[in-house]
Amino acid sequence: MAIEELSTEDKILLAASKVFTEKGFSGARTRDIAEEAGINLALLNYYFRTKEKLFEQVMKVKIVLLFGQIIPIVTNEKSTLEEKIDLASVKYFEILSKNPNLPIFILSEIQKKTSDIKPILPVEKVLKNSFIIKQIQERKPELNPFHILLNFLSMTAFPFVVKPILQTFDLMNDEEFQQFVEERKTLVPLWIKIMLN
Amino acid sequence: MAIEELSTEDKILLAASKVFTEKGFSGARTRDIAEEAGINLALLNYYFRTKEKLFEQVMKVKIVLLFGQIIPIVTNEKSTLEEKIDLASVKYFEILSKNPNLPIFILSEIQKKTSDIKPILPVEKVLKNSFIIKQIQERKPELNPFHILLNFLSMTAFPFVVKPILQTFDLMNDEEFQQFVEERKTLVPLWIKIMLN
DNA sequence: TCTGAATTTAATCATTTGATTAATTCATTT
DNA sequence: AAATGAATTAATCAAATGATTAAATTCAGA
Repeated sequence: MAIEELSTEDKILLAASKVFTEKGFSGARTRDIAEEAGINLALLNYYFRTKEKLFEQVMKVKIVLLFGQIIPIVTNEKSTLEEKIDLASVKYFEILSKNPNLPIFILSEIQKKTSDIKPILPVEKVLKNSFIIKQIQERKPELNPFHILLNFLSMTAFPFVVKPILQTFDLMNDEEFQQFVEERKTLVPLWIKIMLN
Repeated sequence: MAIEELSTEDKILLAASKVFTEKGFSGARTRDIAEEAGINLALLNYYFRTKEKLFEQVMKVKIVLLFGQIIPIVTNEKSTLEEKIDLASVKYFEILSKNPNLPIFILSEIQKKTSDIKPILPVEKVLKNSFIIKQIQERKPELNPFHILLNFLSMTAFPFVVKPILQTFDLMNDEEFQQFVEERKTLVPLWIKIMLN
């Protein structure tokens, strides 16, 4: 495996990814990003024109990261509902463990309407056309299926959203948090399934 | 009921509350706040010295708003676990309905470490000394009680956190969202209770 | 009414920050 | 090696922004 030097463009994207995720759009300064990338500030504008355009590219990558692997699971017309729940849980916890502040970043920037996420957020695919919605409806016709979906998403993502609080108050160290998340990886599917009974 | 003109200080606090909640600390400009309050920019500094100090006061108010009424419920040593769940659910949904972007604001600012929330966040009271933790442990000794608490908080708060997404994509209008939340007001306690069996 | 303190305003400062410009270096082609 | 265009840099600009100053005004109490 050769040590590949990143292209300047990728160095900027990587640095922007880090700084934007940590500080949000308005808290991030282009100078921070340039410094983090180890390049001249003007280069950032040379490659991406504006802070806004750079941010949009980062946001696109983040959204693909968060939903890209989930969509094939929830739209699969072959697998059972139970299989979907188990698979999505494992996959989602895996993604979030590697990118703990992905949810708070995306949700917070959406609320602030920093950029128009409508064209890049695949909400239709997850919430409208997803086969999993049909399967939930079939299993539990009296319930709005979105309750179940929201419960799944919330119980999975929320631990990562409150992680900074837990750390600030020394309620869990990194190892304990990892263990806690590991437990939820099997617990959340169980809870979702009993909600479906 | 006399129409009380707000004091200048309160006008600033109210405006700051609005602008900070909408845009976050770094997205908010003191000029925005002054304009929103209908006062001169210098007055803001006259009363609160700095943007940081103003922000801290706002954050304090928000945290009291979010947890003030919950703490007496979860620390009550007289009520049963079921009563706590029902009461906390009603109260929490009520607070969040009136202040839908309270959770995302607080969580996002904590992640960004904008200010030191340690002295003002009553985490100990909710998570450590709360009687409800003891009651959950008693009921379900094999489970880390924090799982249950987190499930409750997440299933209650998350709908409000994703509300901007639902609105952006016209998945729910305000009325439908209100109805959806109304349903959860009774559903969440039910779900929590079956998790305790 | 008078007086001094509190409040409010307009104007301005100093710094930060996103962006640009012009010069220089580098790599590739001929 | 000369030419050409892409990549990179240092320097600087202009606007935005938090903060301050000093003067003007209002207000409460004597």
